[in-house]
Formats: sequence, C-alpha cells, structure tokens
Amino acid sequence: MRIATWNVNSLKARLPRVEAWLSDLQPDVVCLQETKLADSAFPALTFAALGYESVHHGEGRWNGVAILSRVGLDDPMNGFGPDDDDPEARLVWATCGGIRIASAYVPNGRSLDDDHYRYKLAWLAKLQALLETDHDPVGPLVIAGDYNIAPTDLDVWNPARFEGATHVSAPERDALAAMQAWGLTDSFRVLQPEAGLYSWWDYRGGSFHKKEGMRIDLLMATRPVVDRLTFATIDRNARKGQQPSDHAPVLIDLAD
DNA sequence: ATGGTGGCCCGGCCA
Repeated sequence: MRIATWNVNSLKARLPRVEAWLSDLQPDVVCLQETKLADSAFPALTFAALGYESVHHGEGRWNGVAILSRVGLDDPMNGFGPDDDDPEARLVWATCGGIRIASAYVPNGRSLDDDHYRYKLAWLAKLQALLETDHDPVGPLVIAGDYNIAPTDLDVWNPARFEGATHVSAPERDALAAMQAWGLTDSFRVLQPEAGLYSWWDYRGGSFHKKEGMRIDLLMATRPVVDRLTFATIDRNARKGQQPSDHAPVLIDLAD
C-alpha cells in the first residue's frame, strides 16, 4: 500500500501534473493540501475516472485539503469534528484500506510575533487534543500533510539562517514532539535518516536548483503503520519542469 | 538588495 502527501499549491493549476503523477507513481492513498478550491469545483469525477474515491474539504480561494483513495474511503470527517468552529479548511479525515488517514495543512506562522503564528500553535494544540480524546496510538493512523514545521535542523538547508524564524521554533517543534510522545512517528525518517532531503523549495531565486529547501511535508504514523514500512521517498522529479508546485510529494510504501 | 516567484484574481494577499 502506497500512501502519499502533496501540497499542490492550487489543484486547478496543478491538475494535469497531478493526473500524470497518479499514473506514474500509482499511489493507493493521496493526501492533497492547498487545493484552493470550493467543494463544488473539486474534480471528483476526474479522480473517479482514474479509480480514486475522494473527499474534499475546501473553502475556495485559500487552503483546501483532500484525500484520494483506491483502497476504499469510509467515514469522512471535516476539520476537528462536528463542534469545530475553525474557519479555515485545513484538515480532512477518512478510513482507507484499514488505516485512519488525515490530510492536514498546518497554518503557516509567517513570523514569531504574528497572529498567524499564535493561530498555528493553537491549531496544533487542537490536533493534539483530538488525538488524545478520539484516537488510540495502538490503532493504524497516519496524519499526513504540510506541517510547516522542519522537525530538526537536518531538515533545513541552512539552520543558521532560520534562527528566530517560523518553521523551526521551539514551540512548533515541541508540538511535533508532543505528537511523537503520544505515539506518532515521522515515518520517512525511519528509512531515510540523512541530511539534505527536502520536500519544499521557495519558487524564488532558484532555490530548488541550489538545493535550498526544507522538509516540512510529513507522514506521521502510529506503530502498526511504521511496522509495515518498506520504502519512503520524496519525488523530486515532481518539483521539476513546467508549472511545478513548490512542494514535492512524499510517499511511503507499506507491506500488506 | 527587506528583494525574489507564483498562486489566487485583477490590487493586494498569501506562501
């Protein structure tokens, strides 16, 4: 079973590349972020024709998350649940192939003194609370998405340049550490421990070609999933060529 | 160099 996460930075702009990528990589489950679509504009029929069921939680101009699955898609849920009042479409859930899956687009904090940074930390705290009340680390669970957090300095091209910046601050990394203490593992790192492996590169200044990126797209998985890991990679090819997203897809393979 | 590129949709916001 192949599970992928990809911040596509507008599914409308990226649909031809996403279709070709599905055909090439043959993922079973795909978590998409930043679709930037209303639910009414989500191309569910296009994905159905390729063999994928889907669920989308969108708001239109910004954000928007989806899950595609060709191994079943049950019990979809938007956001943090029925009592959720979060105004932004950043989280969607479904059960696919026996695994509870979330596609998450964690807010970008912008800077440490910004309201968006406080919103990011509050959003992560809500996710942690939901884990503790509604989930069990003994069960198969993957929370995949754009975390907008580089877990360690190995995940940043130049840590010195990010001192005092968002994506690397202690409170953000502490939030990720809390998820890990609860029972989620950064699955990619189980099989790919080396430095210099990034999933996002700024469009500006030729960052991709200069290898100036960050690894901020993660598949956080519970033990029953980690025990099945056979392969993990970042598909850098998807960041090349015409009209790429600024993020590359990250994928893991699980033994049956 | 406080820029730059690319998405939204058409002036400015967001990443």
